[in-house]
Amino acid sequence: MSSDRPYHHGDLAPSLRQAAREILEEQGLAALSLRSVARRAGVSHAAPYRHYASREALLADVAVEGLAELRGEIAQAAATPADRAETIVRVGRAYMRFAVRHAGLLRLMFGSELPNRTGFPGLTEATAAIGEEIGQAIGDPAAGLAVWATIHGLAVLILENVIDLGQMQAGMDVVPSRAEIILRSLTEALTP
Amino acid sequence: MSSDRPYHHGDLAPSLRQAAREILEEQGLAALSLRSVARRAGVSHAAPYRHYASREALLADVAVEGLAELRGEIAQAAATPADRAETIVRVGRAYMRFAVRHAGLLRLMFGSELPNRTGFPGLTEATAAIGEEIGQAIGDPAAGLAVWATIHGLAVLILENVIDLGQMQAGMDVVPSRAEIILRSLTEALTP
DNA sequence: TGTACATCAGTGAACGCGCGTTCACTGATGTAC
DNA sequence: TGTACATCAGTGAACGCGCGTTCACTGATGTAC
Repeated sequence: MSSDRPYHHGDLAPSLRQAAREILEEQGLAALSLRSVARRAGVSHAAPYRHYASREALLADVAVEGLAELRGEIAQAAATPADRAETIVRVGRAYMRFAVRHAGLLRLMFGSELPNRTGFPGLTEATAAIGEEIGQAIGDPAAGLAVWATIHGLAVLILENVIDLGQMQAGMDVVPSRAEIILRSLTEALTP
Repeated sequence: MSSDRPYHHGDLAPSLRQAAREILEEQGLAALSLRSVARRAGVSHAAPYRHYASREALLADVAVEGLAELRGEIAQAAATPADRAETIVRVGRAYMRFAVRHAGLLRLMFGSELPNRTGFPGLTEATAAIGEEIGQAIGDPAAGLAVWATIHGLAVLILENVIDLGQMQAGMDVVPSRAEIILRSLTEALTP
């Protein structure tokens, strides 16, 4: 990070992932090239190849970290005791917050930038863990997928401006509460 | 199309959209550049600028056509009289079919390739029309968004290989029937 | 029916750019003796 | 403690590529008279 950085970085891989995260937040997924990541990390554009076999491998690793974070936030949202409907809303709210706060990262995690998902076992695992976490949170693995689909669909439709919840420009904190109304209409129906 | 094509194409704009569709189907969204579209349509790469102000405008128009098609298939799926639960399943099935058959196009329609959606009024309209069509199909505009979110979320999660319905490789016709199970679990809950 | 001419819809060269990846190299590190 | 040397983690030049957009141009079309 400092300008008098020694020849050897010491721990470049995490720095590359951090740089990738910053680019995602500031400039979006389209700007996330291997060269831009290297520039941001302050190394030559060939340096990442000492740590990742390809651009795709680096991006997959960033996605895995993001998925782990999302999973943690879902788990945290579901940790407080609550009835099933309330839990679904809390999980959904956490998901929306993550999506709005880390838009570029979410696109990387779930979009088509990584078409070869199965080529990265860690990515497949981290993704499956999200589904399991949601299923466990609502105490119903069977309904977990339906809930995930609803939450995820809502998140991406909002994220891509496909649907307008009316006050997105009023601040990102508003979005989850708006989305909550929709989730409530679902959970009320899902609860006997 | 023929090699002895005259200097003037005659009706280039629709040909460009058709070429874009072919590229989307055969090579995917990442290959959809303005130059590749022009090549495919058999004109120089500068020719499209006589019909579209930019690459983005061309892509937006292709997306609008896709959205209109999807809307038509939703309307058709909801045309046959059925109770509410069955209608939701039919609409969902139509959506999944469209997603699997036109994967690249769906990514263009709903993904981040067109970040400036509001800059294209036709795109905004065609997108809103999908939501209205679903709301009307199930006879409940309020629940329409929840249903759309579920269907759309399921479609994209399947499309990006995030979730594996188990037999995707067995043929695309299998996917809708598998997804149907999830939709049924939702609709059963949504129906009193 | 013929002709001048404005307009339209193409062409092809060029600009400047950033990309992923490879390569021979070099500076730094750490281990064996 | 000192030194030879293998190994590691960087560098910077280069390759070949495709991209979006602009520009002066040219061939074709159609309209006014």
